[in-house]
Amino acid sequence: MYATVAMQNHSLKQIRRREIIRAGTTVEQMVRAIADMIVTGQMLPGEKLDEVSLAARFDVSRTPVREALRELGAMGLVEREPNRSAIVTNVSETYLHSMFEAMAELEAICARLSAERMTVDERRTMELEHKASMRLVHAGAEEEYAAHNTEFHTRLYRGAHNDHIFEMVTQTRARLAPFRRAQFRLPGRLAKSYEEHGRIVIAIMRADGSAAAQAAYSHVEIVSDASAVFATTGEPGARNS
Amino acid sequence: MYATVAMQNHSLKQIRRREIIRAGTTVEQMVRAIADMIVTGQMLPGEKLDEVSLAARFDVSRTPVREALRELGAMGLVEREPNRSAIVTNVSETYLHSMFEAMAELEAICARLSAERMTVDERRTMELEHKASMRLVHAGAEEEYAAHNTEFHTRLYRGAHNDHIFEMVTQTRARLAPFRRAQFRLPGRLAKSYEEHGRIVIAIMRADGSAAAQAAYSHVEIVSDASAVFATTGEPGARNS
DNA sequence: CGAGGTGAAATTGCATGCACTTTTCGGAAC
DNA sequence: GTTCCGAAAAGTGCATGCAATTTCACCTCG
Repeated sequence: MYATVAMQNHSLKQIRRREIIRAGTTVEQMVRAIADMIVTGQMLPGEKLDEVSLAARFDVSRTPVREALRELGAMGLVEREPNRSAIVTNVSETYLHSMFEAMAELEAICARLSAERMTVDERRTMELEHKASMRLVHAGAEEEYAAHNTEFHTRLYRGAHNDHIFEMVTQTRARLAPFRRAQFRLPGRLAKSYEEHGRIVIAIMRADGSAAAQAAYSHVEIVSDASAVFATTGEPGARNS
Repeated sequence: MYATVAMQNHSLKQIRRREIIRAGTTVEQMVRAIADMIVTGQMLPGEKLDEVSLAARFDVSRTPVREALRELGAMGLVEREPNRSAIVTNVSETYLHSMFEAMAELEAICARLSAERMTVDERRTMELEHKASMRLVHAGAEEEYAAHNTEFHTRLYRGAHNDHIFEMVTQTRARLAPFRRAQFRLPGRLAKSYEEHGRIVIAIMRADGSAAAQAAYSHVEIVSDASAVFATTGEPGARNS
């Protein structure tokens, strides 16, 4: 009877998938994997994400792939239109600008709240980590400094002690990531970043909210300028024009 | 042959669905419908959204329902855990507080940017609409004033001329909606709201960014206080504790 | 040689079905 | 009466398959 055959086949596939994709809940895992590819630049804005290829790649059926793509769409990392392949989000220059501006405002808020609310421990850790990063600047270790930079900003966001703001700023940062890739390749950017971080740290240590906010705002503004040049790849203005 | 029967059945269902659910792309439509039910309070925080019932209700299969729920999850309107029914998001009191604080900060930003950037038309419209709403206050028209209130705030968000901030503030507002339901039922709240709006409008007309920001911030703060009492229904602290 | 049109291949949208997990409920033990 | 247990019921997770749309190559016509 055909039902039996279908069942056996089904079970085999099930087992095979379980062996290969380990640990975690399939769709969640795919979301993270794809998001990571986008954020780290392994996939560029405008690139197609067709369901069949992804399904093959992760050795699952199209159903979970579709759910993952929908979630990524809601996160703003991919664009979806009916009966079209999903593509890595490619924002217009004006929308990109609005994201950078939003980022600056959000970082300013985080810096101000951090200056007001960070615990003694948080302040101390931030200062220590910052000072430790000077070594990376002198060594010109771009990769390592980029990692330190991410951590520094995450500390800043956490220090605000506001979970919703943390979510917003994290999500915005993720959406911005594809457009500020080679940030620290620009000559002298490392030292400048370090110096700007320093201003934020000092203001936070002094619990000077408005100084911290101002320092954070201009820090992002400068990154924005440095990154603007990396936009306008692929067809421009495709979304959120 | 069984294949034929299956095909006919399939086609019938297809046609029936098309007749009943009109206009739009199924999943998108469900997302909007369900989001609306949550935001308008037809579904309360903690309420279960099981896939089978929803599928029956919309006369579709579970597949699009699942996609809709995933999207709503990403939007923060529903909570999903593996092998559990989705439920309308029920945030902890501290997370609710963080959303209100974030809302205040975002509105403050929008007010400041609006004061700086609104076109002459936008300013004029805002002022006119505001003055027109006085009638609703005197009449005690809660429903109508609530609608006016929504529009007033939307104008404020648009006036900032920043699409990404607009998205963030809109989304936050939607997530907050279930928790500030009966806002204008509180005695005297209508008149107070009108007065606070007035302060914002005046600051914007004067292009006084910091005054507008301050007025907007305290406006939200007061709403927050008025709404706090409506939280803590259902089991508290279920999420984002 | 380019513009437009046509059919096949590729791809998405959704329905259906099986496996597995959670929930519920009846009954036995205490 | 309450607690604990087990089986049935309900519900979710994912695979598979058909219909419909889009894409693309190829051909015809100007």
